[in-house]
Amino acid sequence: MINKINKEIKLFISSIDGIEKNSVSEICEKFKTSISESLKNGHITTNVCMIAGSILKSNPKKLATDLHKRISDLKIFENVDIAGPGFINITLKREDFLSTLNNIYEKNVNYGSSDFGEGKKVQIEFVSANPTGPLHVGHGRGAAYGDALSRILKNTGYEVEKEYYVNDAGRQIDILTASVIIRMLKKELNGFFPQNAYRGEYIEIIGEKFGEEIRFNEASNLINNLPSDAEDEINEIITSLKTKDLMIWNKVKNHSLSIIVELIKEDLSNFNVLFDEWFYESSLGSIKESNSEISSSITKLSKDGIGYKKDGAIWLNTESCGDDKHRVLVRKDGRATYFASDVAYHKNKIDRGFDKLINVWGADHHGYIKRIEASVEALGTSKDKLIVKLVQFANLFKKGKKIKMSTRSGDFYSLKDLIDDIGADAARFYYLSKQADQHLDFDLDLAKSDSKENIFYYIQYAHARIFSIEDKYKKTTKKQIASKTDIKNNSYSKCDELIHEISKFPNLVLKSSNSLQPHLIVFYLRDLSQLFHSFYNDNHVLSESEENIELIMFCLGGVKQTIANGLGLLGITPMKKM
RNA sequence: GCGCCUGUAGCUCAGCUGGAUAGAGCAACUGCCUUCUAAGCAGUGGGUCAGGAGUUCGAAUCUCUUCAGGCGCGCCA
Repeated sequence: MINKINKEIKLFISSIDGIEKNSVSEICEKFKTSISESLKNGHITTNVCMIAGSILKSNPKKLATDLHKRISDLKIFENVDIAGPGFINITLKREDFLSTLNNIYEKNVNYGSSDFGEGKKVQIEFVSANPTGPLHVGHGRGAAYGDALSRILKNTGYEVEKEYYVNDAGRQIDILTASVIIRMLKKELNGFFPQNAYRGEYIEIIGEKFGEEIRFNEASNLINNLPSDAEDEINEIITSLKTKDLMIWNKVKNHSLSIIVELIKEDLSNFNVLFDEWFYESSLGSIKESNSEISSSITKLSKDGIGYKKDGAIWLNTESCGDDKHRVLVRKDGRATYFASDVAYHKNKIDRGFDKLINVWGADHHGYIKRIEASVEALGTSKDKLIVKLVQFANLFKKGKKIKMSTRSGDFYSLKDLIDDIGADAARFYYLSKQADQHLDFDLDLAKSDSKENIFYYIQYAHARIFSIEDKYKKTTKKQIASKTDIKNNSYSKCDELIHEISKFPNLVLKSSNSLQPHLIVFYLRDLSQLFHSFYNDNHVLSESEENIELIMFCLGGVKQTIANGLGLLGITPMKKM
């Protein structure tokens, strides 16, 4: 219907006296015809006259009068109005308005989906937490966001691949390995533990597998004359452990890594997040092998003159994207930086042929965006292909007190704790209830409370209530809910607002997809639920006339479907009973 | 110092590709359960959209600027 109206509007614009071609296309690009915010403004509304008025420097109201006549003359609408500064508000014929419901029933679980993305390939890389311990609640937010985003993008016609980048090659893994070994040597070392090592309970569990294998002659030498600086201390321990027995080192390292990756996979799976790909940093190879991916990406950049040698190190000129200084790829001692791996990793992603790459990063990495964009450009791809979405930290509050977390100290509230505490669905919901790039205060007591302030249950309650009415309806009338009913001329209007609201859903999903903002769906569902609860209180459905009940059940079925589909996009299962 | 983000009701936040009277919830006060789930509904009060300037028929939304808060600025990862 909106397409039909837009066609007429475009004809109208082109027919304006003396209009230039440029203006026509400018107006057509800018104006919006959409489902009205509220029924007060009809079913469909357009701002085209105001846009045209501003571009043509003419009076919007005058344009509105002409357009109004033209649309009225089509005689396919119940009513056409001019309102405010020049809006055209259109009221559909009853039959057309109610046909929205049929549309929902036909599309069912697919109501809200579209093929807008035209099958373009999108890769979303998210979580990618260092494999040095279980996920904490900060990672949970990225997980919920990335996963919801991928569901929304899939739903709007993109082909989506979810990937986790495992940093298994860096210093963090060395610290992890050292932590495990030192923990196993607890007795020999009289309980000594380096300041910067990981302390969590899981460290001990990982090490237990080795038992007697981890024994060194004169182990106590390890801790003699250690530097007092925490960083230097752990470095020295790593070096001497590797020197003492590289085989044990590698064995412990590989084992620890695989245990922790499994741990992370389990946490994510309990959170309903499944990745398509697990990409290991180590697969990019070493800088020492000339044909490894990491080496060849540096070679490519050097050939292009963007990478260059200076002071014994290899640098990348990243100023093309407004980075404030050049960045080192290879240190003067020959070791690659983390940035070099990342450049090689992004080259690998680009070579895999995605149309769009989305990186979901913690907000503390925002200083890193420009240099990675610059590297993508340097590799010969437009930086517009890469979108970095930042996810801010989430602060957790319990009984009004902030919960602290730190992987290193081992004393933290993990994602698993959160899921055990309030459930995966409620946790996902609250993570998604605010724009990802803004600070989130997550109140655990609220998430468990049974008040209206707890929006998660408020929405679920609406779904459950409809489920329960349907149940009762089927039992008392022995009828099934009509799969399609003849409601063309039913004049019962108390569900109109509900029908109007659910008709907004497909466009909302699209908006959420285009702006990469799952939280829009959360707020939409809250509004829809509020309309439903209000209707529910004012109207006793099952004591209506038979004809009206049929329409109401049909409409509520649509509401239920819309809530279920919306929750589905967030990765949340709707409740049938509460 | 430079860069990014934020500032909307007492509190927590929506609204930001400019559009109709700036919206919710909580808190305060009033009502509604012999009827489909009261984890609900209806109502009242509460606003310099941080301040200032600009662009526009129209600004919470765009631009500039001031103030306040958060974060990031390694040959760390």
